[in-house]
Amino acid sequence: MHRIRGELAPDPTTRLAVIDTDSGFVTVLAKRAEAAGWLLRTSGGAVPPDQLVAMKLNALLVDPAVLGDEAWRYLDRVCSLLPDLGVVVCTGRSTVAQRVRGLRLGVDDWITKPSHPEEAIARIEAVTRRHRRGRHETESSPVLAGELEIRPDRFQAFVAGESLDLTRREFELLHLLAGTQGQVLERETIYQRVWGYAMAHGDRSVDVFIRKLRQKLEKRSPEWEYIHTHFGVGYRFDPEPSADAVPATPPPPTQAPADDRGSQVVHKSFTAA
Amino acid sequence: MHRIRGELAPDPTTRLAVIDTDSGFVTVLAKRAEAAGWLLRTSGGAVPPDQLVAMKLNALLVDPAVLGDEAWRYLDRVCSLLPDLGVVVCTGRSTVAQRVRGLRLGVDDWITKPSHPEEAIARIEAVTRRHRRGRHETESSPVLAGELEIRPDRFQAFVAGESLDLTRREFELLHLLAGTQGQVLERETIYQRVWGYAMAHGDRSVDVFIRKLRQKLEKRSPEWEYIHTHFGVGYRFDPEPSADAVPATPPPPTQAPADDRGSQVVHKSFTAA
DNA sequence: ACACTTGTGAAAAACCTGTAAACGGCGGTA
DNA sequence: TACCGCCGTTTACAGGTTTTTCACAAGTGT
Repeated sequence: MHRIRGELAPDPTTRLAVIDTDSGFVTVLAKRAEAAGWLLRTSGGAVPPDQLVAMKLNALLVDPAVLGDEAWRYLDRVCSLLPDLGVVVCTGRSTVAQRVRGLRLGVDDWITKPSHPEEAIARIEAVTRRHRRGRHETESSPVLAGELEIRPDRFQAFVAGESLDLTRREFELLHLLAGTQGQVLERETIYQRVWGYAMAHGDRSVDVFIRKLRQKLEKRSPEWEYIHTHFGVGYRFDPEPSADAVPATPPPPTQAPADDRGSQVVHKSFTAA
Repeated sequence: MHRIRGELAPDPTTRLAVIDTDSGFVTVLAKRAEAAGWLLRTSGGAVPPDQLVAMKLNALLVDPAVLGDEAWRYLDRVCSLLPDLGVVVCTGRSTVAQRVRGLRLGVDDWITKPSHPEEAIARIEAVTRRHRRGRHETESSPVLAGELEIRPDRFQAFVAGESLDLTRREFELLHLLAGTQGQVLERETIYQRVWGYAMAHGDRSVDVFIRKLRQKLEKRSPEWEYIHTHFGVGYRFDPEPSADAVPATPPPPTQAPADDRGSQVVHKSFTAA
């Protein structure tokens, strides 16, 4: 059996915003971006930095021409407010001095129109790649689901501070599921994304791990059901209080102490990664 | 965390290597680099990747023309071996396809001659900007952890004034771990950040150094456990008094809950002594 | 009832980690 | 130059853990 360390293409969804009015260019770009599985948002004018923050962008492609006089100030503000954002300027003609000024300001790359969309994409990729490396916090924000707290920084899940003792695979499976709450995932998809390569026909690994996960979830969080089976399709993660909960105990109030932080219920509206 | 934008003055740390035969260009570049306080090393031909490692470079500027047929292979090797190195290609003429190929390979920027040295410098700066950002924080201030005192200014750690006699690698490993307390770090990450380049498959150096560290920690601070193993993942630094310590206060077994801050659960399987 | 799917438990195979010891380069010293 | 000690790297192996595989029970939909 072989082991593939470097993942193939589980692109953690690159989020790109484009500020440009050149509809032709933008259209082609959008097509390539879609093909790459990126999330794209375009705008014909300046987008306030706080909106950019809210979008959780990885990269921004901007033509300063559409910004008018405010261009430099805008670039400056964006670059200093969002140091983790990859900023690529794409402009008609420009002087060396302008480019140097931009780059010094915090712009990561500066390309010139007419530019081949493929190259623009590649450069955006290069810029985001570098940024991801720079801040080596790999997706470390905790995810809450039911009584669960999933902590990527520890490769572990907790209920009220108690670890579930997940193995690595179990954790990754849970993390994937929790990240696509509410969606039904086919086995092939799950396998592809957790194991990193295609599932062989007849492989039951996913089922087995689902069972292990359910066991460990049940052990620490018996009142909740997290993983639902969709016959003939796959599995769906959706935390809900179990129907048979509280057989001898009065309903909700006198539940678990819930003393410490952490055990919060989160709605499905929680944004998937 | 403050950001360092296009600083010119306080930058004695940028190390740049240039692989190019265009003496005119190189000369001008050298002048600018010197003015910026960079350390520069130039070469007329390919420099073996392990030499690049030894140089502790921040950035590499290379004209693939001087590499001949090996150019792509070379770029590939360098980029995958040194993911943290900023690589800028500077070439005569090139096609979009070539640039895209290079950028995909891991090259960070691709500029075309004739190029204004000022712009080249600015682009190299832009490429190296990210990586230094997080690194300055704990550089020289002592870190306290458990009974440990980690002093970067001496490349040494102490317990009650007694040195642990760490070698350089041991110290750097410890320093890295202590700087990311609570987080689980994968071996690849550790290797990448302590050794400075990508870990070869099957390399056990990290494990061996962890053992040496544990030995020395145990010797000077037997009552504490610092490094926890996460099976299949890596290691986590988190100082805690060892379970079998405390000769004067035997913990009553009838007490189920751990009174102290709860999220510190350690798997018995990991602490196996 | 039939043809498939999914859940389960246990055994086999693959994989990881701790540990110790050998190896090899480097710098200092006689 | 030859010798020696210090360090970092590599290798080998034992002892555990985890992952995969299997056979069968149980469940689902037509």
